[in-house]
Amino acid sequence: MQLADAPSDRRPLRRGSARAAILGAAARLFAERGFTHATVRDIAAAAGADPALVKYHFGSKEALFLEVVQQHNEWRDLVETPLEELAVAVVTALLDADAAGRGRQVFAALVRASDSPSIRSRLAQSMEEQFVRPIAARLEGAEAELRARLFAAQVHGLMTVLWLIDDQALLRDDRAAIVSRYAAALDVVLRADD
Amino acid sequence: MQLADAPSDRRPLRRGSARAAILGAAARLFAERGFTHATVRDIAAAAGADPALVKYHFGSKEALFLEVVQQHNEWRDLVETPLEELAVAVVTALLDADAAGRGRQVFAALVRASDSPSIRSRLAQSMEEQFVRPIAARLEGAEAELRARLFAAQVHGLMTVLWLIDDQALLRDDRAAIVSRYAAALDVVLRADD
DNA sequence: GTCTATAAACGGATAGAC
DNA sequence: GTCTATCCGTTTATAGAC
Repeated sequence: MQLADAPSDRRPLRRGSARAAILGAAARLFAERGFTHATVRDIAAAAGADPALVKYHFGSKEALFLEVVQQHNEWRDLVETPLEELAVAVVTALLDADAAGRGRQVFAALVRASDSPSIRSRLAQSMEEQFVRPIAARLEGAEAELRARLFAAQVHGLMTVLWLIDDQALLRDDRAAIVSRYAAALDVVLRADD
Repeated sequence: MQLADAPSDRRPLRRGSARAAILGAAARLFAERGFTHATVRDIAAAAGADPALVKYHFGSKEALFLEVVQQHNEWRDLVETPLEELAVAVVTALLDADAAGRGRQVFAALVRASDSPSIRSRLAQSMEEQFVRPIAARLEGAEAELRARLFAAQVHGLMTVLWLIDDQALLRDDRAAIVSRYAAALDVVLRADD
């Protein structure tokens, strides 16, 4: 039933290289299949290592997943865009990443695994670090942090529709229209209303 | 480790009542623990029935879950609110439901189980039926459907932050401020720009 | 048609040998 | 640092009783 990396050709790996191999295989399989359906056995097999090594190096499947997620913070630069262009830049990036898509799949896996308290906590932390804090720090006017949180909520909404639900109907629409309309909505919470 | 409904006191249930009992227990346990961690054994035990009956009556755990989800369409009335008040009504309802919370937990379970194509498909359908179609039908101006989709995306964003991530920081903020600011953003996509 | 009992297959975690 | 052997819990399928 599983074609990838036949378990027969398992070269034993140089000593000490198992950790990196497992981490790489985990990044690929978690992205492709999600947390639940990427089994420890499959990850180990794809890495040419033994399942028990996952526990040895990372402690648990969940800890391994958190390690993978931590290496996918791809929004840190983008939110440094000047506030006037931020909304358009973010929506454009969301639509572009939709085609490329590695961090996209990791995001989907992260949300879907947020049953676990530790994973949900990392999801919250990820939103906080990548959007809320950097944006709130630059906002002027009243309730800067609240507005940054609502901005992050709107971004998460578009991510959910594009990457989790995989809304084909929306993807068929005019990209420019999506960008201009959604960016306009984002700008409403960014703008101070003095 | 599990306290609920000790398996010892399993009165055999009247004939024909197992289906309803299982459905009720499933609604509760799926809401409380999510799709993955609500096991068929626990659901059956809570219903006073046998695990095999789940397969007999519903075909699979997944089909049972879809059945439960289908009975939670609680937004159909709300979206009939006049367009001028719609945004405020929806955000208010989101914040209120946060306290109450049964459909809230079902939503979280639905999103987290959207790995499965059939469950993801129901999530998309749910969004389509409860938001996109009824709203698009009433919108005036250009790109009515696209605007309805972007409205739904923003609503999903707030749902995600409130119900999935369980953002305590946002809940500590002033409710009125959240309502007015997020509703303003929602109104931007509802309004036609002629 | 409705339900019970049981077995098969798989996934994660762990102990301990090498 | 790596691997073997094994445990326990979950889902799914099946044979057959009522």
